[in-house]
Amino acid sequence: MPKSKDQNKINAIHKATIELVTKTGFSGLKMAEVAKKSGVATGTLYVYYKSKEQLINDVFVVTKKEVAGAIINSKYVKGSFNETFKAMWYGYFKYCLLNPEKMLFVEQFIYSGYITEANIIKTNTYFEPLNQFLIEGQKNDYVKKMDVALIKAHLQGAIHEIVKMVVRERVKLKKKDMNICFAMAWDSITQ
Amino acid sequence: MPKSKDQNKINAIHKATIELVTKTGFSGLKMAEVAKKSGVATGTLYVYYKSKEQLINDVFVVTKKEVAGAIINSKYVKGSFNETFKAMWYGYFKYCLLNPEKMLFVEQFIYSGYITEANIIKTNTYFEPLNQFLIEGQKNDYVKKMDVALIKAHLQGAIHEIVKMVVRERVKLKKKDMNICFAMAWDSITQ
DNA sequence: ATAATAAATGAATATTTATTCATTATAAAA
DNA sequence: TTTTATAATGAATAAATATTCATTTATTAT
Repeated sequence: MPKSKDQNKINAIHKATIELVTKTGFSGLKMAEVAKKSGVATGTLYVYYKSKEQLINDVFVVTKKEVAGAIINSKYVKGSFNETFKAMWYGYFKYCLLNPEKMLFVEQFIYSGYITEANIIKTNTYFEPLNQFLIEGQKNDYVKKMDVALIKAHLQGAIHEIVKMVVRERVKLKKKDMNICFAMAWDSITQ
Repeated sequence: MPKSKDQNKINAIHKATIELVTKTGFSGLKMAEVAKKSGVATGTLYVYYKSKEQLINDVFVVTKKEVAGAIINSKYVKGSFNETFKAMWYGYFKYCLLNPEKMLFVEQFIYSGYITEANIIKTNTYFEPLNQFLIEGQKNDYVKKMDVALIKAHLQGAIHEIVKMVVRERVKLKKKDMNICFAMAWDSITQ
């Protein structure tokens, strides 16, 4: 590993990795392709990372933190339950629309053999504030009374699938469409 | 290919393929592992299939039809809009709970390089009855007015993610939980 | 400007894995 | 039963791909 990491180079490698994994899956990722796409030599990848597995894990940790941030940051919009929820939902939805590869990368990782138990736990930690927010909403009778993990799964699954469809079919979502998507999310969790 | 296909053998191969792809992705699928898991020799796989790619595609076509059937069959429960929708939703949800590997296999396929344009179109055809049902629901002011593709994505994404969570965390869903999950789905699409 | 150090390179090698095919086992026909 | 045809086998081969390392290029210090 170089003493002073060239952040531009690292960013290029991360970007290439994410884009290629999104297309081909983890086992399909070829180091030669990552190298070509990020504009370095294959050998250079091994200057920065011990192995393909190490590369993938590094990219995961960085990306997962960013993705989680897209939701959690919005929590600190103070307002009514509805306003805060709306800020979080839109925060995440728009993030996914802008960064579908990152969304897909993180999603895939959880079902790949690559993820470690430690990383699963760390990952869950990121979402603790969201759990608290939903539990608070249940106490105040806004939110349906059930395991918040199921609520989160419902919300996340719906957003991801919509974004995947939009990206796959190259549809342009209008503001009105997004509002109805939000209404679906809101109506689904409230009682 | 043997003249009289040994259906037991084919089933074993399909089952092994689905389970392994679910764990390792398409590129991660190893013919030697499929062989071992299905109790045949590697060479035998090439008696039945021209290549790994052919094997995967064959498994996809059979599995996708079965998965689509899990939703569509329930449409012919005649009743109110709510009753029919409930039958379809539970039909698909329960199918996914019982066959998470098949659900995951089909889901992954759509984002793998393996799918062909022809298969995408064929796939969409399977769901035409569901489209019609939702459009009818919109005409009668039951269902939110938006592109039904978005509604389907929302419903499917939510179901898949919940099932994935349940399987991942080995939770046992109680009847009450399932009812609330259905309520989330119903509330999300109705206006 | 020169030397010393660090980083990058990519062709060569090692490893992994799909595919083949000569051989063996099984089933069907005579 | 013997012959013929069909199916299955798995070790050997070919192809694909991760990793190494001797060499080159760039950067920093004197």
